[in-house]
Amino acid sequence: MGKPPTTLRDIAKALGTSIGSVHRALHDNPGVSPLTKDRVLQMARTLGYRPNLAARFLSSKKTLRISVNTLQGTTSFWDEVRTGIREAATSILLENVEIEFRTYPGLGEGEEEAFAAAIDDKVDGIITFPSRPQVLRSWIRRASRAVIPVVCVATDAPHSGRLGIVSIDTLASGSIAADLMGRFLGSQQGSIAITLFDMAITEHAEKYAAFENTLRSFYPGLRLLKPIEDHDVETESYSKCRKLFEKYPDLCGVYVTTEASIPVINAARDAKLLERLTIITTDLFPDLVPQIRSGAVAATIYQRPRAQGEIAFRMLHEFLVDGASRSLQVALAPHLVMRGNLDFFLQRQSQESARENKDKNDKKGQEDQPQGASDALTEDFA
Amino acid sequence: MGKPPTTLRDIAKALGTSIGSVHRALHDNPGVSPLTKDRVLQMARTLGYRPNLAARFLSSKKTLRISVNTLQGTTSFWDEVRTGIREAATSILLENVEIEFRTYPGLGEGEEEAFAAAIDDKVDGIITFPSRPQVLRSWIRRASRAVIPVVCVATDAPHSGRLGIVSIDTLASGSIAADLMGRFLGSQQGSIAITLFDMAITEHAEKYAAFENTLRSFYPGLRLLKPIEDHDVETESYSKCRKLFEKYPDLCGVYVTTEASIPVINAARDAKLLERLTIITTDLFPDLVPQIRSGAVAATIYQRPRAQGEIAFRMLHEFLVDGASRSLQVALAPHLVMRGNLDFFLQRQSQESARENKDKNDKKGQEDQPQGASDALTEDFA
DNA sequence: CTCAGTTCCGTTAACGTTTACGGTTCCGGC
DNA sequence: GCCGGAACCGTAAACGTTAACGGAACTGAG
Repeated sequence: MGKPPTTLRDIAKALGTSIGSVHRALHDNPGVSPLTKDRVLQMARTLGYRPNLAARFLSSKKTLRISVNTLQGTTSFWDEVRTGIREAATSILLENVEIEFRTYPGLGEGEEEAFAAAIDDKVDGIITFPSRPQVLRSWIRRASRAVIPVVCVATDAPHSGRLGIVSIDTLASGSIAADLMGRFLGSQQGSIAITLFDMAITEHAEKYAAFENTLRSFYPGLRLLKPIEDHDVETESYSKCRKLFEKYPDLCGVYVTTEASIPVINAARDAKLLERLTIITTDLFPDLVPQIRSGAVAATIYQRPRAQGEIAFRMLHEFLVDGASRSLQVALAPHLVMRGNLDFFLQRQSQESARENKDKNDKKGQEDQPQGASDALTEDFA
Repeated sequence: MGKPPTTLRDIAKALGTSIGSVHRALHDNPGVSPLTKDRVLQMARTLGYRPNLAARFLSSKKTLRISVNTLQGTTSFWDEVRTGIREAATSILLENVEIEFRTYPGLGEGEEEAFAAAIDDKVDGIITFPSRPQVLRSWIRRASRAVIPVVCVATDAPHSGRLGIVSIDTLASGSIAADLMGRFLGSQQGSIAITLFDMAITEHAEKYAAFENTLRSFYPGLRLLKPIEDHDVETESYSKCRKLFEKYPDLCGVYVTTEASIPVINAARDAKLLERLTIITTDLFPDLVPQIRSGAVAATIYQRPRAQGEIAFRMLHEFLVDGASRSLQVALAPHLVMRGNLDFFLQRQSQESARENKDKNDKKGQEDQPQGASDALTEDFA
């Protein structure tokens, strides 16, 4: 139990060498012979040396700089991600982290430039949303070569050498959507449509597969149509939906896996189908709220942007500080939002932004002593 | 931006006094005159002093001891809570925390003794599940008087002076259950039953209210019956259900808010009602799995025990270290588990326990250097 | 006045790591 | 033999806080 932890000095004493050499050996700094380096490494292992982070932080004054490359807030999704990151950063005990936000205007626009800027700036780590994974791949490789770990949020960049990835579990999302769809439709039979950004994105293909699989296993009366790819273009989404609605009169449900749910709803309304369709969407943003409240959208699958941001930050930070993270692939369970619990999520968001503002106005004068209770209410932390 | 933070020495110099006095003043230790104490406090505020935690941890070698008082694992719920706490504790950078688990065998059995033991042992903080809130209230008060902060998990102990509470949001749980029930039943009309532990428990009363409210607002064709109180006694649950089933032949749905879902299912099966009933349960444990897979249970509301543990720990730790937590009431959004995404949750749990075992077997010999990638897969962190 | 006791305050040694600086020693080249 | 440089190594000063010690100033009792 309460053994005093071994220190550099312990290793040095055990080896009859000096604390400086031990330090150099452990960090493979130059100026230490291969022999003593081996002996130090060996001894460190047998003594079970673990560096004292407090001492390390105290001594070395350098602060970690991490770059957060994300899309500008088309919806609130990326704002929430950034908030999560900020939150996680301030809740770190030893605040030696500095976050630089680099946002780019559109899918694929300015993404590479932001990444290049981060590398040039020699940040210690990068959190990024690879809107075009195949394009970003070589950039991530480049970062790896510069020993800059990269964590992807929301979308993976496979085979890029990225350190880690945090996203919503696609299997869980697609499956629960299918299961809900089937249950909602009861004994109804007919076709189901699904819209997604592009089958080339791993996450979307997986969601489609999971949806298809669950639907087929449990609800054989429902027939899944070929996916509609909207490429995040509203007009494309709208017109493709209109065409689809005409072509399949037995359509009874739509699952929108992207944020482009509004054009789908509009198309359904214009085709006078809104009543007959069971619509399940993705994410939660202001325009969607009335649609959920009115029942036009039966349920939406919330991708927990804030939690994604928090966890991405923790993952990166843990790696930078400890040298290793415990989990480098995090797949979050999505939340389900319906009329009934909609208020819970809205309240959470508004409350969050309220606290943000309060923080900004605070004169950041802080006292050392306990300050009694704070007045926080409810919060969905993660 | 990059102003060097103010230190004790800065305050001392600015005041022409010594670092020792400043320290005493800030911690209202004896041995400092009221005058200088005021001046120090004033100056600390104007200079925006924030203590350097790294230096603090390095200097004072004392480790925080926190007691975790929970129910023995009747189901896996409390095991998961404890796992969450352990996880959060080890992911803290400066590992100066020592956790003492005190488990008691049953609801109300040994609960007070465990609490008393924790206080006698002079722990620095307590995380507890108040199975009998009204009984524990005075104990929590006593802890407060001994300046031991207490965080409640899963169930609140109102008006007890506890530091904080983390639980599942009852409104979100009850509402989503009602909303699902309504959607699942489609155009069906009939009565809905709800079982709970005891209306005297705040959380359960709230869940009931939320369920009732959502059902009434959106699904007026469904009639909610008076709640069945099972007091966590299986036979009580079973017999009450059987009686209920006979009395209300138009029953079409049951919402089980407690873990005692198996007797309800058995009662339904024995009454030959299983096919006709839409059952929504709470939590996820081995016995429930086949029921979900077979479709007997339409959905279950997962209360995220691991996340509750993690957050409770973070809350307490932040308070002990910082003197204040940012949020003292955390209400988590529940997860929804159905046939489709069941595997996701099962996989998560098994994986978790696999890692636990691996950790135990590790010879905790650790290296300072980065160690490349770990092989973690998916994880629902929180 | 002296002495003990108090109250306040300054000084200083830790804590474990990083980093810079000064010593060795050893080598090849003049 | 001396010098320059390299390669290795020890020492010591930071980093900001805590905690213990000792001294000064002041009290009141003898």
